[in-house]
Amino acid sequence: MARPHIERRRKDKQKKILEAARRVFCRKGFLAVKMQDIIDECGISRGGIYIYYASVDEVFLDVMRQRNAEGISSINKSVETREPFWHVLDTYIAKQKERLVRFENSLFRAYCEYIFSKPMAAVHAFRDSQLANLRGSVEAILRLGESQGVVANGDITQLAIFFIAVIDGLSVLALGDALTQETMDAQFELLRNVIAQ
Amino acid sequence: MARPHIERRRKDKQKKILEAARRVFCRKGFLAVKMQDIIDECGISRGGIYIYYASVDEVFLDVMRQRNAEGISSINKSVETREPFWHVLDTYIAKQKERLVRFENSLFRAYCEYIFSKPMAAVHAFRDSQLANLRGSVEAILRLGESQGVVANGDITQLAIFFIAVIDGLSVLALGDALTQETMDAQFELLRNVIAQ
DNA sequence: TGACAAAATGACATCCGTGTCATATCATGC
DNA sequence: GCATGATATGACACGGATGTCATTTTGTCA
Repeated sequence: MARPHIERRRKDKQKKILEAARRVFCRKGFLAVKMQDIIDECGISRGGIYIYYASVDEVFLDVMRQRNAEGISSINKSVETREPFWHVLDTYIAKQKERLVRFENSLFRAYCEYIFSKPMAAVHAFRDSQLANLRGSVEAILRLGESQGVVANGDITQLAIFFIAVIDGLSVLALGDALTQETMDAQFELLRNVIAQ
Repeated sequence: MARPHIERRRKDKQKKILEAARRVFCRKGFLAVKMQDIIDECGISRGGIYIYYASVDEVFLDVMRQRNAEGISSINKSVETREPFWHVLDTYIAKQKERLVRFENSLFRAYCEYIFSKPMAAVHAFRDSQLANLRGSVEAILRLGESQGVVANGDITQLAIFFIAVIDGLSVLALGDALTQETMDAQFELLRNVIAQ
């Protein structure tokens, strides 16, 4: 027996919970978030949330799934319009810089906490799919540059991984305040050189 | 009243605890380690350990302090003997590669879990001192290369930070098995190029 | 050997977050 | 408006880790 309105009601409520949870994860990272925090944020009852999610982990994974979908599509859009490579790249880099600055207040922090707090085997699939998506996007940008003749022909996949590694590494460094604005600029300049060479 | 033998006895016991704890942190990372694990490993009693350390955090910081001292001195040694730059660098890189491979079984994993599990402000000083030490060593290696004319003159400090960022980034990536041996080799080759350019 | 302080023990009270469940409320179809 | 199933509620029992403390053991000096 199909009951479409019931299905819908459920989805709507789930979305509400997800939005609230996302705010919480942005604010507190992953580890510090207890079920109660999410409950408080979305104004459901303790027992009620378990109808939708069995654990904080489940909520988190759903949040990440959603975010991932969003992020990828935004990158792909500018690649499709075939804007000048350096413009696309610099936009992307600017976005990354901004993320590094407000590190505390973003999902990336939660992501790091998550992957470092679980046994490797457990985060394996999750981690891989996140990375595959991200790498795809970065590769797309680089291939755009290649086609415009401003990125050296070479192993674009390796270059994409290198790119991601540098940004992840800087993210880790950004945890201290080791990274001043000037340092960050210098670092991205070095990264730019690797690509342009 | 000076009681040197008591002081000594205390230090000895502390060292025993530290060694046991280090094994535990290597095996289980940071987050999964409970006081009881350390207690079990070093065969002291629940109440007894609190005479020496007030919390897991305190034990961990002491372990890291010790490890840091060791690591630095080993790097500095090969710099002091002024071996050929590429030899020193490749030795260092080989060591890093090895660490990435046995990621699960090393203090680095614990370190990441630690800095990602505490509020930024709390790990700030710790993080900075670790980084300053590491950067000092890497800079020393790079200056060796500079003096031997195989590293481009330029901002060695920035280059050192970049170097560290790449390795940290690869460490993060290594959490999945995104990094095959070939990938890792290619990545370090790219890094080598940045330095040699 | 006895006396005294330092060190060690492990049972215990406590805290904190979790997931459940009996009960109540709500929405829909009849 | 009533019956029925889906949702919601919050008190509660449970588990796991923590740090304490009364008591015991150990080691040192006179």
